[in-house]
Amino acid sequence: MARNKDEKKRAAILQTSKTLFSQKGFYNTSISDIVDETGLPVGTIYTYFTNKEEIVRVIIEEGWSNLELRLEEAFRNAGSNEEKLKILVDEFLPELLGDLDLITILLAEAVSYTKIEEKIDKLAELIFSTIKPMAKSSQLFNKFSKNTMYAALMVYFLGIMNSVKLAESSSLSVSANDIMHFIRQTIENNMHITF
Amino acid sequence: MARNKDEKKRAAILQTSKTLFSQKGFYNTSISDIVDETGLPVGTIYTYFTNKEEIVRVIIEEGWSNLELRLEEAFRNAGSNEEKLKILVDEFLPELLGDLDLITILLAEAVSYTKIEEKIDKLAELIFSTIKPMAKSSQLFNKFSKNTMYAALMVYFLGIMNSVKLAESSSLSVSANDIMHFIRQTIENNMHITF
Amino acid sequence: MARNKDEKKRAAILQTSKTLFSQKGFYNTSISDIVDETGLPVGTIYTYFTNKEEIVRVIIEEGWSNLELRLEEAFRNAGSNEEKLKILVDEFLPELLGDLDLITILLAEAVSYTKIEEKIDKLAELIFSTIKPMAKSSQLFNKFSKNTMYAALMVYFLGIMNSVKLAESSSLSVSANDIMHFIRQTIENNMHITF
Amino acid sequence: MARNKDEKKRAAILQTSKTLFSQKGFYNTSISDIVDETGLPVGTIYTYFTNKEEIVRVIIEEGWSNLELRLEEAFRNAGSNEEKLKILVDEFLPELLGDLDLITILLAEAVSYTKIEEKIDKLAELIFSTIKPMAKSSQLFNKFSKNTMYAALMVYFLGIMNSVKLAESSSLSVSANDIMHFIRQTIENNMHITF
DNA sequence: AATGAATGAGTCTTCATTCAT
DNA sequence: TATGAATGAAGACTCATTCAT
Repeated sequence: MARNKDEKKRAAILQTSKTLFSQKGFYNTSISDIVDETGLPVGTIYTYFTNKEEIVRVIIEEGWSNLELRLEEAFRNAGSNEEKLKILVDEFLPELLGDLDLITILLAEAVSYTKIEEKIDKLAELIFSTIKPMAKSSQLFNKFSKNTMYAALMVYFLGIMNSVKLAESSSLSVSANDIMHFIRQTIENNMHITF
Repeated sequence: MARNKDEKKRAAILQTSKTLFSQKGFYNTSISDIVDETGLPVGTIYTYFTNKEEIVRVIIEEGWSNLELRLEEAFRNAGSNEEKLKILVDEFLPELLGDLDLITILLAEAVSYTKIEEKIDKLAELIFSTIKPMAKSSQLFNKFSKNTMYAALMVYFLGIMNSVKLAESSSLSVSANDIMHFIRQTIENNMHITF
Repeated sequence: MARNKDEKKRAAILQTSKTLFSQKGFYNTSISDIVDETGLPVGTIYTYFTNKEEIVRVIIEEGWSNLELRLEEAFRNAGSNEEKLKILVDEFLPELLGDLDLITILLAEAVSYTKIEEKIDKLAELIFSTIKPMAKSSQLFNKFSKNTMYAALMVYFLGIMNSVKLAESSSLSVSANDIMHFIRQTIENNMHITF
Repeated sequence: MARNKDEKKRAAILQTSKTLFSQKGFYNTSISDIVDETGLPVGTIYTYFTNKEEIVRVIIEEGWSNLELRLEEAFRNAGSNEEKLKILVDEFLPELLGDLDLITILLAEAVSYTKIEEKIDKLAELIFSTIKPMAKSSQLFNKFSKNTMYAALMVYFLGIMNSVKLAESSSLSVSANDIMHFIRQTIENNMHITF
């Protein structure tokens, strides 16, 4: 009961902060803004989080591990690697790209407040182990060393996030759909998979 | 009569700020920091720049237009489109990637303080017009619509910048070399160009 | 739970600021001065007032409305218009003139920070409605149009305040007493009232 | 020749400053504003005036002594005291009230930067010596002591200036004409003079 | 002599965090 | 336990005046 109420407050702080951090940036969002938006007293913010940094950290960590969990769950249920790749593109990516606030915060603050390299390494490893067996049939990827593969994954992953964010926040002539389309075609062409 | 504005001071402010903004971020760099690092008095900072924002803006604008000028110059001297593409990869990219401070600031602040979409659109247009004629011989690119091409360019461009930055600032197992290698191979495979 | 805003602190800030603004002027009084004089920390000033301007504004508004309230209260208890006029001269004016700091701030800052014309209009209306019935017996006032009456009230009101202020702050050979004497005699002569 | 040019610059500085001080106030007008408005270099301002304060001081002193000179000149040419009084009301006052910028600066800054009491004392003396002989025929004034007379002059003088200024700068329902009308009627009634 | 860049003490204000109640 | 007033170091920026050129 009390627990339930607590969870709601914690969630409210996180949700509000996430929106604000994404919209105004971490430094332009004051604890006071969070207080105003949530309607909670300042003191309460500090009973749930030790400081402002911890709020971003938790937003990033929970947001990321949530994505990761879903991906792992989906992968577990997938039969073939082809299926995994499809899930990656058709479920994981759309879900990630649907959470623009998370992407914005990830790109802007993850380096400062979390060990982003560990997250990316882990994700890259997961994808790599999925793609590798399929790469033999790829004109492109079977030439790639592991390091090059990792580089490729990073470029695609960070490039997609950054592009989608920019596409949404500015008047660029490119949309998230165009980006997804490009990714699907790239995979189709290189991995002989049809979406 | 009376002193003239000192180009050296202006340059020192820009150079110092660029390093500091890149290392500590825009918000964590105070005018005081710039004062300490340059050795100039506060007032002098403000005779060269109207405020802190203008400093970032100039760093980005001048950094970018410098890059752009060199690219245009190189393109002008290039004979074929193949040559242009090589220049893009062998000169423009290394130069961009060599200026990690600029990349960091570009990724972190360009959206807030400059019209980044205009810059990217212009660059994309330039590259697009170079690649398009070559795309016919590409298995991949000749299937792409213009929008997909743009999306691809954005993903690669932002992805490269972000990856190199992350590679340098964290303990990632991927290096700038790996990234460049991936790019060259991707072009080789898709454009039938040999580096 | 948690402390409540302390009325004493608010009053101390107002009182100190009033004295300082009056003595040194609004622009020559720094928040630092107020801090030094009250002994309160800067931050505390800003928990009670949003900025320096608000402090003057409140000094003026509260000072004026205090005066107004007392006048209205006194008028309510007055039987005749003659009595009202006496109260105006014997209670309201001395009270106003006794608060030289308020007068000084009123004259210097009220135009910039408050709607002084509304205050004066309201006061003029109040006095006008008191004087009008008595004006018939006045050689002077019964010739006056309403606009001229208003002009007269303004000239006397502002003239009195300005004169008293100047009399006190400089080595003028005129005192507040002389000014009050002049006012009483003027009313006696024109309204056939004896003080 | 050179002298002529110098005079123009000096006058330009004074004229521009007068307008700015009146519009924005002394503290809200920066030397930089004066530089921008006159188009003169900062250094030049300081070859004509030793500092900002001297500019106000000169504006007030010259403005005032100009008024005084004209009044004395007019008085010298006047035959009777009645004529002098008419000149005071029909020439001096309109001229003073026509220079609202001067009035504004006079009211706001004269106490701080000049010996306003000397100016007023001198003017009062001049008017007093004119009015005194006429006062015998006045119901009102022949009862007044010298001090009361002085008080009256101050109240009227400061009251007129302050009222006109307020009338012009705010949405008060009183105009400069109403004020002049009141003054003329007051004199007519008390001094038996017809305008 | 004319100029305008140089100067830095001083301005107002903010804000994450604490802790008295 | 919940609260929100209290805090003060630190922030960005200003501006009258000087003085090197």
